[in-house]
Amino acid sequence: MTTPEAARPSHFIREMITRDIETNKYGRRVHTRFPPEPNGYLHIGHAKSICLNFGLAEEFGGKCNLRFDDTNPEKEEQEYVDSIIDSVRWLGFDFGAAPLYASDYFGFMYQAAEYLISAGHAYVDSQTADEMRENRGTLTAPGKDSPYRGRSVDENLRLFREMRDGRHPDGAMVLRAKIDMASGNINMRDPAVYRIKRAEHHRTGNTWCIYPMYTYAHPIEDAIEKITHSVCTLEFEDQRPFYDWLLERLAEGGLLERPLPQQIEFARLNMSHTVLSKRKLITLVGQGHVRGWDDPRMPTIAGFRRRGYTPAAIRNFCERIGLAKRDSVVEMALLEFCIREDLNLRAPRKMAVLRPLRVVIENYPEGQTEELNAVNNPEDPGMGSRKVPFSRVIYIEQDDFREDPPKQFFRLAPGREVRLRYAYFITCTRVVKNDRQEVVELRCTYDPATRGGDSPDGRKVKATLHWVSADHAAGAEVRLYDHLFRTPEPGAGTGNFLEDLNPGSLETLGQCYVEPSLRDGMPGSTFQFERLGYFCVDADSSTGRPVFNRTVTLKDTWAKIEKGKKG
RNA sequence: UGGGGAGUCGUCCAAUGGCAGGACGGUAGACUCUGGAUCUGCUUAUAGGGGUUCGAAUCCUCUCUCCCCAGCCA
Repeated sequence: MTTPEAARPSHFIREMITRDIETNKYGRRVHTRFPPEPNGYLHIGHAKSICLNFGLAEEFGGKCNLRFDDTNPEKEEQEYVDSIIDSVRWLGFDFGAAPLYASDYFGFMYQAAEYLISAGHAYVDSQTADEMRENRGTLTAPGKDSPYRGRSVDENLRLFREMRDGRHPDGAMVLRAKIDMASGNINMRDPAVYRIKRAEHHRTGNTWCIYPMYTYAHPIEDAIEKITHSVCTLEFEDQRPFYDWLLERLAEGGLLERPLPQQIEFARLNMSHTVLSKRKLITLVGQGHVRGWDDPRMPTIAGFRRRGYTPAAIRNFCERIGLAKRDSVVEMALLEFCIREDLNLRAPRKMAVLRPLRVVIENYPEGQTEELNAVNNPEDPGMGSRKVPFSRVIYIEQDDFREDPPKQFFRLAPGREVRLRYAYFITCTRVVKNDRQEVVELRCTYDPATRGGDSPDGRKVKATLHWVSADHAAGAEVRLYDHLFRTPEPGAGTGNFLEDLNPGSLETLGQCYVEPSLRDGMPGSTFQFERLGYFCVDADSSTGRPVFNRTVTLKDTWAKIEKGKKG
């Protein structure tokens, strides 16, 4: 399951928390939070943050809040709230009975704003958005004070209340913190903290027509919840001076108690062969490049879940990638390693033939059927065994036969003997072709003495093939997935990530055969199809017609050899 | 040419003045009724220059490169 405590490498946030505990900075408390905006589905990058925040709390005996940062009603929806809750729970984290919402603090935030005005720390600016932008200056040039910067406390208070009361149209004015228009840090050039926005909020409805900005709301949310370590990503680093400035002002005014929360930044997750920006993900869904947010090719939690990934694998991945402040791109191969590692231990083995080749065993009695014993999981004897039916006509994988085998190919070929897993040794005696010279059937003989898969005379075969009995197998659809993008960094070459979409990211096989026990698989259940990979039952399955998603292939040495030859 | 960050194997993360280590990947082999799993070997890195020091990835200094910030988004 999870990495044992002792094996866990430390990182700068763990060290910081340890130090804060030693110095008694927060009365030895550790309280974190995961604060998504409900305007999209969670992805693997969020999983890193979730595992970090909830993991830290768990580790230090503290708490972690799930808090929706719902301060912009134009973009936020209940659908996203639901999916986020679902994803966090699925990953296995507990945030108590109900999540928290920034919108629950709107009243306090408003009062705090009035206080700021009274203390001369905020003013109402009537400039247009364009004027504000112009007067903000540039990265190298300082900004200019707004002509409204000198308004009296009384006028500011009156105007701010009018904003709240809906007396002014959207965009007519904003409340700004009064700090320093010449600061080298643009975030300190009198940032806007409240704007007028007549939009229905998913929770507060039409109670408010002014909404706080993230910059202003977030530190207050943290302080109200008595968060000790407010962990966020690197792009908020420039925001920290304002975070501290605001909380200090409110603490001075007696609106907040010390000790105040502190913001800590880490590098967000980037992964090869996919994209993790909300904008790009929305484009993929919106333009129909995938079937939806939970398409198994999507890097969303919902996508990985449908693909057959387990919470344990994702959590383990989040632990293994480590934590630092430098930009990085983690290889998809590590995630694939994590899911194989987990599933190898727990997925029951089954036999399934994806691209069937008919094999007739000529010396096997017509009409005879026998039940052969098959191990459910060689990694876990406790999972027992099962019976699989065998008969005269079976299917094997097309890839497992070569009429003219290359040197390192040691599967079935004319005249060659191989083992059928858990069954018999068979020898190929004849190849049947159609008009187009394609192999359509194999004629073989079997050795009755090898029942179960071993030869009493000790003779060896170089290959073991999986198979299903033609008369007993169930038909199935199997969806094979590959990387959504064919390049490690989509868009790196052309600037347009869509050009790097992998046209072969989904291959649907409709004529597959699976062993009979798989006929009515429960959606979500996961299996290893021997020699092929891990597969899970998709929700699209119908009675008697299962649909499987390939979660990940098994490591495939032969494929590597073949590819190496061609390349 | 403002402000804030960051540079260590192909990738990700360690080493906090004392043998540059682990994981993934790659590669070679052992083993195997999954060309899976498991086991073993190998491979490759401190951005660059100067300095301090018995000793520098680590401290100082200069340089270079990369990332973020000019929303009434978060």
